[in-house]
Amino acid sequence: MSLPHQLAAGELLTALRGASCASSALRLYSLLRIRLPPSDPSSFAGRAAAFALKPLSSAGSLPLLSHFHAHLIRSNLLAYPQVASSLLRSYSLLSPAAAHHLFDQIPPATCNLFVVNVMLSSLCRSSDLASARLFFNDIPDKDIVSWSTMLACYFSNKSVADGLAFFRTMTFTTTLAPDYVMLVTVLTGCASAGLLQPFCRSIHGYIVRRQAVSMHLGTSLIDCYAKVGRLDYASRVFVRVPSRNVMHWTAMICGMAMHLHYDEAIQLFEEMRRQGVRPNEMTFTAVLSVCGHAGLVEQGREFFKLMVEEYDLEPTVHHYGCMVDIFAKAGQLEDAYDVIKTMRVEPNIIIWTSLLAACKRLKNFDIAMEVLDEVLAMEISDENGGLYTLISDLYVMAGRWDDVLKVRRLMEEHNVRKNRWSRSVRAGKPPGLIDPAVS
DNA sequence: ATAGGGTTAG
Repeated sequence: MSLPHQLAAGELLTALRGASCASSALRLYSLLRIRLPPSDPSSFAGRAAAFALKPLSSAGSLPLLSHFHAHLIRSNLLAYPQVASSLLRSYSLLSPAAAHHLFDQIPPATCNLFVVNVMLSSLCRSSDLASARLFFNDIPDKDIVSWSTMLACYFSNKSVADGLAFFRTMTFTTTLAPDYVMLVTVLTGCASAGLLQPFCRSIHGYIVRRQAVSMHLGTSLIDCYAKVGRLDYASRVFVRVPSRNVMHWTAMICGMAMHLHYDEAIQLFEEMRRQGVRPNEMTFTAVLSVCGHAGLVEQGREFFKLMVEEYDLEPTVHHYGCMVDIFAKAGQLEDAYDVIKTMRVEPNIIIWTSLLAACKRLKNFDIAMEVLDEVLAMEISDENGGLYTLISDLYVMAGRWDDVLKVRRLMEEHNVRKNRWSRSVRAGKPPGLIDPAVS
């Protein structure tokens, strides 16, 4: 390979790595392929394929991905585990079934731990906990990534106690040491189970002993302590973080808000800005929700304006939701409804619930009746089953008996009562035989 | 060149 040739290929590869959309990635990829000699001693083609697959999966087109897949087979690039795992990951984001199918066809020589871990994370996202666990059990040389993928799967399935027990199993039965990603995962699990405050402390102790406190762990510790009700510990971690970034500030502001310290939350926000830390969209979600809870309508308006005009952030459905809630809580139903009518994103269940709850409280049925058909046409998940009760109450109060019956039927179809019951059973499950003193 | 994690409105 001549030198200029190689340089050009290297530059293309760098550009490909940073490519953000599928079409530019594919263009760069084919340019690069044309310049490569058949021998390709630096396996540029393989690297390029791995890079190109990332923007390809975010394009969300399965036919496009299959097309590239066919190309990879023709050019024998799938033999590289790096390419195979990238392709598998791309498939798993678009079609778990296709990912599973591909995995079965990967030859043993290519199927290294990277590939297997991608398959595990695909199962964790798309399948049930038990199937993921069976797959995990069959992995021969599980590494820290396999364990933390599985651990996160427990937590995302709300099996917190089982997850923490699983974590203990790792510490007892393997020589693997938890790295910071796994510790973040564990702390997230602790945060979702308020009863496990001692466990959160013991993880903190472990982190301090290992001198593993990193920027990420600081955020997770603040969040975890706040969620388990120890705002004092959260603050202590917060003040000790050497260089506080947006995430630390936001986690602390959320913690303050969670514990009803609205003034402190807003003061923290102002202090953060004074120190030159740029708030992000989550920071604004936090302060706007504070305004809703504290009844600060004007303040909320100002924050919203600040976000758009000074920080140039595009409001998301969360921010609009906060604005609806601010107006709804303050009894300004027309303003709340105006936000919904004029916002640039589709309203979701949370937003409607916020508006409808205020309609019920204020016995304002005009707006409620205007929007209910639209709300009922939406996909209401079991988790939001309570919305049916709210809607039914509104119809009762408005004397619309036919509609009451209609909603009752919907509730039966969706098993609203049954699901509530099973949720409470799950929530009431003992947090498990976890001894915080160990690990 | 490839794998796992983090704060978000009712």
